Amino acid sequence: MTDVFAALADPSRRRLLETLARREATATELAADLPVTRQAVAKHLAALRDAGLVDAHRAGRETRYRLTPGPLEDAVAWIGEVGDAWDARLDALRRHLGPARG
Amino acid sequence: MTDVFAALADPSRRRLLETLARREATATELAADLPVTRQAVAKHLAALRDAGLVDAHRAGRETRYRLTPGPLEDAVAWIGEVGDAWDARLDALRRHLGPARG
DNA sequence: CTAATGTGCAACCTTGGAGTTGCACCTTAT
DNA sequence: ATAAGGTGCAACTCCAAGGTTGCACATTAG
Repeated sequence: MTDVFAALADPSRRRLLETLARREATATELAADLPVTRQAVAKHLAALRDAGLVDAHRAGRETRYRLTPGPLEDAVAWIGEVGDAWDARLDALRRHLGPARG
Repeated sequence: MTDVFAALADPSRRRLLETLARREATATELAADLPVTRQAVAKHLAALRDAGLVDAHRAGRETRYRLTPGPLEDAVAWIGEVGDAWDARLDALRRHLGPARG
């Protein structure tokens, strides 16, 4: 959970995810679209991999990265729980004020 | 967007949000539930405030913090876009394989 | 074999995050 | 007026994140 949100907290990593959602790519290809070196992209991909958001498989001399969006559902679920608790509290406040005003 | 995900990336801050979703509280009250000092909590609350996730209003000698979950919707929306792009790619792959196998 | 392309790993630098302590200020109770 | 509770601000430490360069290893093209 922490790893997932931490992964999403970086603009470069979000761009990588946006790209990988549309097509597989290698670290070198991805670096061409970003103002950083290929090694920096490799580090980002490692972070995404640790968060379970990306999967790497080697094909010949290149390593292709693919999105694995499963953990994103967990993130949305956590946010949803906070939102539900908030909504429940609002409902309780409305009930406390009385049904006539709710 | 970066600020929102960065705010969610810290376990202490997620706990603060979970608590604030259920009830308003002061920095001192919130610090009682966490293994850190009141000043550390104040810093976290400042981060949450910068991300637009929390609102502070002073009442007498204490400052009460309240959840403002608006930015959470933006976060969910971003995740949703990535998920949609991913789903679209999967659909395109299925179509490419042919309707008979899809 | 040799050159070129794609990777991976390690060292290094710099900056910011998370936490602490210390202190000064404001507000309320006695 | 004075003490106590609640804040806010600043300085300091520690460590990890993001980025870089340099180099060694694997794989394909000539």
